[in-house]
Amino acid sequence: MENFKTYIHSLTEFSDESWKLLQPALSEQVFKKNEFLLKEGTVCNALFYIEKGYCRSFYEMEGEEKNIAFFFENEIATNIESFGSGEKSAYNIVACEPLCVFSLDKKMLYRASQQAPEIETLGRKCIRRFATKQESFSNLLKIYSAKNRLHYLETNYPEMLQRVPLYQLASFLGVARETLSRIRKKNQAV
Amino acid sequence: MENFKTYIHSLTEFSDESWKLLQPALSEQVFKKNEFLLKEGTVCNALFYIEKGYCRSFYEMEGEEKNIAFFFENEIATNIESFGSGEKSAYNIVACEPLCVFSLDKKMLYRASQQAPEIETLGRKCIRRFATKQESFSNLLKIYSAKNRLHYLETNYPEMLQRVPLYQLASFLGVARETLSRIRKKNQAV
DNA sequence: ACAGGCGCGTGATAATTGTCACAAAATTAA
DNA sequence: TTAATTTTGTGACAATTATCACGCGCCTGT
Repeated sequence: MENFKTYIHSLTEFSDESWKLLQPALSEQVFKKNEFLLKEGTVCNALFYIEKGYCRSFYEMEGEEKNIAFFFENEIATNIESFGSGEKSAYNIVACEPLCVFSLDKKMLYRASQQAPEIETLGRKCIRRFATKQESFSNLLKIYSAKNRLHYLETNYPEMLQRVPLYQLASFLGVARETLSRIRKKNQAV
Repeated sequence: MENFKTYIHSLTEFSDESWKLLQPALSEQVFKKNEFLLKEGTVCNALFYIEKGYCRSFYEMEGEEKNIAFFFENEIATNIESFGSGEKSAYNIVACEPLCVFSLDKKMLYRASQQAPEIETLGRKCIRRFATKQESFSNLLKIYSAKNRLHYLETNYPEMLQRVPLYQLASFLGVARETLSRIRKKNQAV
């Protein structure tokens, strides 16, 4: 819980009063490896602050899983589109390790927002930070070659390379598993 | 101005009172073709609601322009990262046609937000919509092949294909200009 | 201990894409 | 209208990547 408090304070001013008002929206949840936080076709009603472990979001297309994001400790995982619009999610979010999160329920969060402007601000900043991360990954794919994408991750998100299996990283980077394996080999040589 | 009002109402409840309070943050701006809304290395201090025309954001890398997004009428253009954090933008935004926007100044917007919760909510929803669009485009690159990316744009964003020159679309889709030209040719045959 | 599955590496070959060069078409400016 | 510039198309070839097939090492559960 302390981590989460620190996370909030890193985003915005937050009084003890606001913290109290936020409590009804907040609940601790535990997921086993491969358990779903969000299933395709259901509505995303929560922001998941990740306390321990990590998870990934992925589409299922023609029997294949296409990974679109990985979320680690001290990050928010959610489907921003579904959460915002109330429409069904087009993809899944699943725990990759035993996962401990603090879940912020949408309805309760909105209620709390109306009681304290700081909570509304918190919500906005959570979303902004989420969006910023999305954007930078989006650009990664546009401006770099497969080789350079891996290099970018190595320097900016080394944790990701250590924790995410290669075959899952591959679809995230938009290349075949074998290709990524070969790129990695070449890079080691240098 | 009416379009902008409609846009706001499509996002959130918004009283005449809030609209009045928003005015100081709001200014109409006109850009010529190829004029910059945001230059690499400067801070993004505004949200640009596009009234007429369109613009694009792009990185400049090794003398080449890498397009990362296109923004059309009734959309918000901005650098969400720079706007949020106050840090320098890593990329440019430039008008692709004569452009008319309503600019929302950051400082004034924050001031207005403190006076009316509806404005804070508006800001949050603007950012959310922006993030949603970013995310869907980000996923586009991960889950589709170059061929299918074009097809996706054809069905979901036909306007983009009509208005954006092919050589600019190419870097946005992450392929060479010549490749896109050939893909397009093949698709016509079918 | 051992069977089965998972994650990774690698060879061979096909398919796709990038690069360079040049020309045609379309648009804009003079 | 003409000239200049921009945008697009295309051929040839190189480079990169995907796909298929297979084997190896390492967990994990029984």
